[in-house]
Amino acid sequence: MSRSETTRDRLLHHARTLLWTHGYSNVSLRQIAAAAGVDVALIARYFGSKRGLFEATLDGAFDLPPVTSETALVEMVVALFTTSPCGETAPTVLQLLLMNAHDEQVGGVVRAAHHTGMQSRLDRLLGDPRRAALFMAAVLAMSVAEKSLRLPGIGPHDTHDYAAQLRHMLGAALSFAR
Amino acid sequence: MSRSETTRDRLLHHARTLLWTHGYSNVSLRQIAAAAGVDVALIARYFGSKRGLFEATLDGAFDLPPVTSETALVEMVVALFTTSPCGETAPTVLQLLLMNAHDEQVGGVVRAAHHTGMQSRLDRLLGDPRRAALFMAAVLAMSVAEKSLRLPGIGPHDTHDYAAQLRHMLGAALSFAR
DNA sequence: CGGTCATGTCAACGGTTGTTGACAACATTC
DNA sequence: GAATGTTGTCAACAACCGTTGACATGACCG
Repeated sequence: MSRSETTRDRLLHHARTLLWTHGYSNVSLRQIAAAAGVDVALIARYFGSKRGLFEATLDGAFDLPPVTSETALVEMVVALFTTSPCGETAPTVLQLLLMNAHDEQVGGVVRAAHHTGMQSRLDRLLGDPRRAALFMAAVLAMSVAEKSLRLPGIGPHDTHDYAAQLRHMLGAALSFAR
Repeated sequence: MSRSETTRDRLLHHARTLLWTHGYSNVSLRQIAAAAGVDVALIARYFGSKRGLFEATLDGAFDLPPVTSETALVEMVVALFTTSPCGETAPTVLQLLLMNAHDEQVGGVVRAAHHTGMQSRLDRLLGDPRRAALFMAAVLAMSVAEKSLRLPGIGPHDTHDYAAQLRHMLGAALSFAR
């Protein structure tokens, strides 16, 4: 690994953390550079522009772990919710979607990446695009209720009950037009 | 009505339209003032600050039409989705929530207004805060899937199927822990 | 007519943003 | 050891932001 690639990766890591959790428009390049401990101008050198940096964070983000059955799919999503993948405050793909899918500057590329990387596979796995859309809607619903709206009745406060709520909503989505 | 109140209302109208649809941080006071056809400084005079203007748009926004039965509640929400209240491109309360609930500057007041104005009534009507939270999550799910993620399988393209999807998800949320 | 208050405009402020080009420090290669 | 290319810093840019105070315009009232 060349000398520059380590700082490039560090830059990419902090960009993911900040841009995914707070949203594209709410994070400045100077914040990212400061988090990575380098100068702002390095971002322009490595990624061309802010948009280029953001698009670099999308690379392979929506790759779905291979599952074949619907029950395995539900359990995978439940695990994705109730356990943080990197163990700490690292944002998940759902955060990325919630914070950036409706952005006017980068919403298009986010939706495109999600569609080709994740939604199309859901379509194939679940058979019906409407069922796949409803399933994705249910997944996002729990995420937006917890992370964005912060409803008191939802969240990992009671992990057992939380998983039950998740399975309930996901199963409901899958039971549509089966 | 005094002379100033008409322009104050016009300012408030355009502020609602822009801030609710694009999000607090993505709209400048100059855009709002330009849409209303007045100078930027007038906003400071009438509303004090940008935050004051935004809070003024929240006044009574989450007032829930009075319903007593759960089936009536579902039908009201379905109507809220499938027919636009003002007939045109006017944003709904759901747009307001989706675009601003996670904002770092005004997310707090948005969530507070939603809680006191809408969620507490849902809690009372549905009996269980968890059921109410799940119901609200289902409502937001359909909205985020359509407006934010723009999933091909969800949306008012096929109005009949759309209402069926809505009733399915809302009913599923209500069937939790009954 | 003259004074007073509401209504609105104009210009400027300090701050932040993304982006750019010139320059320094370092490693590599001849 | 000198030349070359990489890696990184610094300063500045034009544009935009929310906010402020001074000033023009008009209505209203004595």
